[in-house]
Amino acid sequence: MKKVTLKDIANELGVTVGTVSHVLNGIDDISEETKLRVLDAARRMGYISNGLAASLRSGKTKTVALIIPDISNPHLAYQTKLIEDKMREQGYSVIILNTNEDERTEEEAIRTACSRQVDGILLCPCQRSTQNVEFLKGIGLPFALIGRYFAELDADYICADDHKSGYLAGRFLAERGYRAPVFVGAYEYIEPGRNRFLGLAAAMSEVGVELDDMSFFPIDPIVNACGDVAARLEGVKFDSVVAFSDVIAFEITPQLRERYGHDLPVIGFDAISSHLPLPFYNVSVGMIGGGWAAKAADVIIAKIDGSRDTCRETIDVALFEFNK
Amino acid sequence: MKKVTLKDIANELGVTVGTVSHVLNGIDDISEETKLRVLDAARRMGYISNGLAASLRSGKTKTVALIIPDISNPHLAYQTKLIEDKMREQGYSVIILNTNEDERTEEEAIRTACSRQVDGILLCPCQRSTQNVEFLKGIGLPFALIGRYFAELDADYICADDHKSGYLAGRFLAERGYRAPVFVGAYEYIEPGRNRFLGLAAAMSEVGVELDDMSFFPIDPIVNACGDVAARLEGVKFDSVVAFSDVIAFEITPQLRERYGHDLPVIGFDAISSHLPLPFYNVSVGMIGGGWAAKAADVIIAKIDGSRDTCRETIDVALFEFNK
DNA sequence: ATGAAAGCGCTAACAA
DNA sequence: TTGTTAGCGCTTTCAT
Repeated sequence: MKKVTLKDIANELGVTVGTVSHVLNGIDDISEETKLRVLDAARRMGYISNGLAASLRSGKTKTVALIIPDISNPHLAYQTKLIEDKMREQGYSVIILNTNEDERTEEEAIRTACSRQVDGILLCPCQRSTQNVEFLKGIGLPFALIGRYFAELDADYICADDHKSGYLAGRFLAERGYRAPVFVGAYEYIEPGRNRFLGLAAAMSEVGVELDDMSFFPIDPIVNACGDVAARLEGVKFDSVVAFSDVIAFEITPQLRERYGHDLPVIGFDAISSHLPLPFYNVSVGMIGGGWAAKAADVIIAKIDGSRDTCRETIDVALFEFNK
Repeated sequence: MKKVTLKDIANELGVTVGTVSHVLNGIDDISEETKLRVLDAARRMGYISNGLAASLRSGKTKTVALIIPDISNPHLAYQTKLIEDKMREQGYSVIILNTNEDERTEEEAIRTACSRQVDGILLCPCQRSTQNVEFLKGIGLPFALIGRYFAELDADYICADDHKSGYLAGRFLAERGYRAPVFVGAYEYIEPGRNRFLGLAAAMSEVGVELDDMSFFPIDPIVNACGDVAARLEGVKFDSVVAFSDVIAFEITPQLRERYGHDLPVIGFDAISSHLPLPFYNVSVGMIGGGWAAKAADVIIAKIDGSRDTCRETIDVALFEFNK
């Protein structure tokens, strides 16, 4: 099927492309009669606008890039769903790019996004260094960090209250008499991991227990890549486990149970069960009200059209006991 | 930061844009010296190509649209992950569009994809009618259906072997003495639901049980939208449940257990636990080897570059008992 | 209310 | 090996 262009419609009707363009874009300076003829011809001929040409000329693509570690993580998949729905309603498309927690891949993703002239970028950074975010800042494109932020960097973000998250997990355990939690997950350079651990430590401190680095077990945060954590924990003294995420908590629970019994408490984060009902008891600390997705979508659009220039926002969290 | 164009580089070096273009695109007809100078200048000046302009001129965007019901479904999120990884490796970007199982939204998504001049479309159709797929066929853009196909329509697809899936679930139950499974899920017009039910019926038939429509309970397949299925099942005679998907199985299991006891077998599909380890016993029939993602990526690329023109492929399935 | 024309940044065909 | 030129299909400015 041959592609129909503005010119084809213009020729068909004996008007100019400018006229057709105005009608199709709702610029109201064309007579009612011509307008109707154009609209009719466009429908009849099956016209679909060439967004590429429009974008090249206008300088806006109505597209944003969503750069995240791994869309197969249910937490990110859910946030992505909410973002895409909201962006689409506003006429935006979203390009999704996985980084697999790899800095090099992340840089490639940023370059790809820029090359495709996206109007803005939403980035959940892998955080091995600040380099990529600094590169992004230098470009001058609207962007915001989501889910993870750099304390040492001047950049917009929308994140969970991670310190409080860890604190809530810690208090939950402390109230039930546990005194030796071990934190399993992510690397120390990943902010949510660090802050959740610090929050956990703060809660334990309130009951007279001081946690040190021995209670922090770094592991790869990628889905389904934990390995035999239970074995690595052999020899360590602990009476409860706090995992970096629900995904990790779910994955290591069977190992832990086999080695340390069924009653060992395991707490996760993200509250996956709140949007993806799962039929087993689990406790998790997650954001209330759908998380950072809605805010992130609003903010990036606002930054694109210039109605907002800065955003440092933290989403509140709560502890959930599912299927109690 | 001002945007650097080919022309800027050309002016800087006293060559023409054509020369610069050739160097940057690796067309090897430029002297080593000029090449080096161009490459150096590009790096120095922070050049990032304008893909829009390149695409407008060349007619290729190196972009595909992935149109699916709901990215927050872990099964689709995982398939999406595999597809995006593979496409990215080949230089393609993927635009993700949720349809929410809505035909109108799906049509919009197809139009959006076309307007953005994607090179190809991967579509998991909502199937309320064949209309959108026929529209897509008419456009002449390379596309393939994923996960769901239309028996009555001539269109490429890569899908699970759904009939066998249902059959395996049925045989699993039959072998354990169950004789009255009820199938919960999706609407009759959604192909995998229909075929899984037919497979289930085939298996039951082998042990002398004939299933009729009374054993098919249609419900909304969207994540977290089941409602009180257990209550709706009240009065129906059944000894086991086969759900349209793991997501549905997981969601309704607590309701069912509360009403019908902990021992009621519930079987799902997609084998989510195989890529997202979950710490509870569940049985599910899913595709082996990562599912249709890899094939879908290969096929759409092959169709785009003309090295393949048709594909009717079914991915084999197996039954999994997780955390037995 | 409509036309005419420039040009967004690039690729590709052809000249030199 | 490099330069020249003509668009890709649209938006936008300026005339009419």
